[in-house]
Amino acid sequence: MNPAKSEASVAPELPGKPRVRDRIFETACDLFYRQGIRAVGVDAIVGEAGTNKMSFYRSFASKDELVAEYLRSRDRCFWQWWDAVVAPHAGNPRAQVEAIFEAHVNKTCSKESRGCGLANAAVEIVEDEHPARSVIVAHKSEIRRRFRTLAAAMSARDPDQLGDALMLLMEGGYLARLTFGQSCAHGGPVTSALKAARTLMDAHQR
Amino acid sequence: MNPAKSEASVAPELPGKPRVRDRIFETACDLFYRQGIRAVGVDAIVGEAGTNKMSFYRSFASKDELVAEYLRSRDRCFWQWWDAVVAPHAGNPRAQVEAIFEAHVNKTCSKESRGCGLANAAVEIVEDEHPARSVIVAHKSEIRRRFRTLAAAMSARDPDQLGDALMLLMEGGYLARLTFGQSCAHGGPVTSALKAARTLMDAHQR
DNA sequence: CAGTCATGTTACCGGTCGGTAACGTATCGC
DNA sequence: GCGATACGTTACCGACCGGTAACATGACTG
Repeated sequence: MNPAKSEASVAPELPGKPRVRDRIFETACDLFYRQGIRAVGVDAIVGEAGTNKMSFYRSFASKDELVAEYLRSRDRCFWQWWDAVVAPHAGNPRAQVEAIFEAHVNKTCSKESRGCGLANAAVEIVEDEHPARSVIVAHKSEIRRRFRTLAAAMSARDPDQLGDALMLLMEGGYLARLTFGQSCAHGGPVTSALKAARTLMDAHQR
Repeated sequence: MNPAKSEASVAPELPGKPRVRDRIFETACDLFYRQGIRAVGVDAIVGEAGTNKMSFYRSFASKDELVAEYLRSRDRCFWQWWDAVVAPHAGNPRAQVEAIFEAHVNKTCSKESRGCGLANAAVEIVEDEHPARSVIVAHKSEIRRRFRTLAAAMSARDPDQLGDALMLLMEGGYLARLTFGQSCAHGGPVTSALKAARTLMDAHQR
């Protein structure tokens, strides 16, 4: 089960995983995010990755499982991004929230953005038993928890209420990006998120 | 199975359209909203509607065109709902927004809700030339316009900013409903939308 | 009665869906 | 050289995708 023990022989690449699986996975992540999960078939993935279906099913149990892994990957990247944005303002929760929203607006209005991959998956996937569902609710629950924690740390009058409101603003931006396209950049509705967050925090701190 | 035998002789319905087209259309709307657009095939629609594919393509040019019509229908229903909610508070824009958000929270947290069908379509449909896209952006643009108009009518300090913020709150609720399921009802994030809207309006009216 | 119109029936098209079986081969450490 | 591991190739499965052709039926209408 563990092929990587003494790989120091040649080691032209990363230790751990060979090549094909990663190529498939990264291609799949890219396609899933840009075109949607249902819209991208296994054939399209392996075609783009320059391999074949057998190699796919040697690396992944099923497409559904790959989708779940895709979302786990986006979840990790998201929190990496969050922590990096928040770090410079340690100890200042209000500044942290402002930094998050500023970065969120920039990211969401960028040309390549297709909103939140996790949220999009929540729209596309209806089945309760789909392995991706738990990933989605865990991700969004953690976002909620962090916003509430931040709100509490800034001594908001009603931290849970403020935290939820901030979350709604953020999620709303994702949808607005998809409905309005990139026109959300120049004075589009997404750009209002930061100011709205400030206004809400002001009101809860007064 | 077919009770419409006697009433057909009296013609109690519209003289224009017979029956099959409407049956197909209503079935399609129901399935599209509950399961998603890509997840529902033409076969599933005609099967559920108790008819066949030929009758489908005699009534609709293509599935894409049906999807566009489905969204136009939801658009009409939405504004019907909006106008009904707003009507009792004519001349009082602030009360109108509050009524909208109260009704929105109730509707979105209900058991059958799957968020906003238009927004979900924006997630599922990537192609720019899809006949549904224009319906989606028209719908969301009008929501934005109305919120901004309402904000201006209540003499908000920055009406465009407030209007956009209200829109983001609303859209965020749709996504939260999908990610958290019906648990958004009891103290879930969606329920915070009304209070957040009030807080924002307070701040802009002070 | 004849004609028309809406609807149903059956079969079909090429293509794609997720997924699998069987087999071939290149590279590797031992 | 040996076996193991990783990857590629070809072919296939049943099901479904959106969409069409040809034809039959039944009812309402002139």
